[in-house]
Amino acid sequence: MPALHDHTHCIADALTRADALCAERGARLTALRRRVLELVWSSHRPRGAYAILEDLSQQDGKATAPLTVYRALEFLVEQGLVHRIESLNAYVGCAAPEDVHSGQFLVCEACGDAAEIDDPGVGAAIDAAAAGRGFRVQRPTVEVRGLCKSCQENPR
Amino acid sequence: MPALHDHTHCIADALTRADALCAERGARLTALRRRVLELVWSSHRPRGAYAILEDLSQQDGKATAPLTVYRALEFLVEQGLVHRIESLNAYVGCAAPEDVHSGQFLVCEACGDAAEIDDPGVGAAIDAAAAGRGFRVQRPTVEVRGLCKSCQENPR
DNA sequence: GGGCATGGTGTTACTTTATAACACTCCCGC
DNA sequence: GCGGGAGTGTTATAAAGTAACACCATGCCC
Repeated sequence: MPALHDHTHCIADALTRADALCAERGARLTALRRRVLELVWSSHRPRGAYAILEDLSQQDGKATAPLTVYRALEFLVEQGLVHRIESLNAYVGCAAPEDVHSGQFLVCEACGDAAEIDDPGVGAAIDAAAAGRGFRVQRPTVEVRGLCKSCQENPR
Repeated sequence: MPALHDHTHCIADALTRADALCAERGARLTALRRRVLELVWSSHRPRGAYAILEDLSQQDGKATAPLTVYRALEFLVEQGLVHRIESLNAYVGCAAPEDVHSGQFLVCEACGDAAEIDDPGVGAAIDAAAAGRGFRVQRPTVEVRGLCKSCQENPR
């Protein structure tokens, strides 16, 4: 998301939807998990577990161990509220947690934003390619590095 | 590659092609780099940098530092002789180093094999999805987790 | 052939990312 | 209110990757 949007709205919206989803599923979105989700959403850039850890320590003043963060992230990923970007060892909020989907990402090398897409064509092509080889798909990962529109238009 | 193939042939073939390619390009496939390539090829399973490091130390008797291996791997990846599997932090030999391509992989959760495919449909779908959003693709990553044909047929 | 620039390798130390093992606590249902 | 399971805290450790700098070897120029 190339700047210039009301990001507090993104965060609030993400939290509201997470609350609703977890309530509906009987999953426990505890204070800690909710806070970690909020910190993941603090931008549209994927954030590392240790960056979140630092935020927790500094902003909230509590000294936290890595495991605490990893456990919260694990829960959030399981619930589909957060995706892990494998090629960055980092986490980013999911834009459409209600839908079951495996994330596809366009990661900008310049600004670091990771735009989530859920392109049916890409999914279908992967399914077809796998089926043709007798491979049963469980979890596809698509992470495309490149330059986002706004960084192409405003190079630095 | 579900067992039952002459893997020494795979290795020999990979090395021969690497020699030819590097000679053609004026790239220096030194003894160390060649040896690391051989170790990457020791199976069709992605191997971690530290596994290769251990092989170097134990099989060859030389104590080597991680950096040595990483540097060799970096070279091999640049030359397209080896691909990095992001979701595993591991490396696997490229089946078709002559062609320029970004790897697409079917990674079996059961046996660990990573089958490289270069499916034009998948590539085209990604290009189309990116183009529709004004995103310029530099390096697509596709890593599909699931079950390979042979592991579906012979569950354990 | 001597000098020298470049690229490759060795060595030490260190950072970042992730997990193991185990204790404690809180909350829910009964 | 209490027993059990899920969640969290704590300490330690493993795995993956990088920085800085020295040394060596190869090839090229003169």
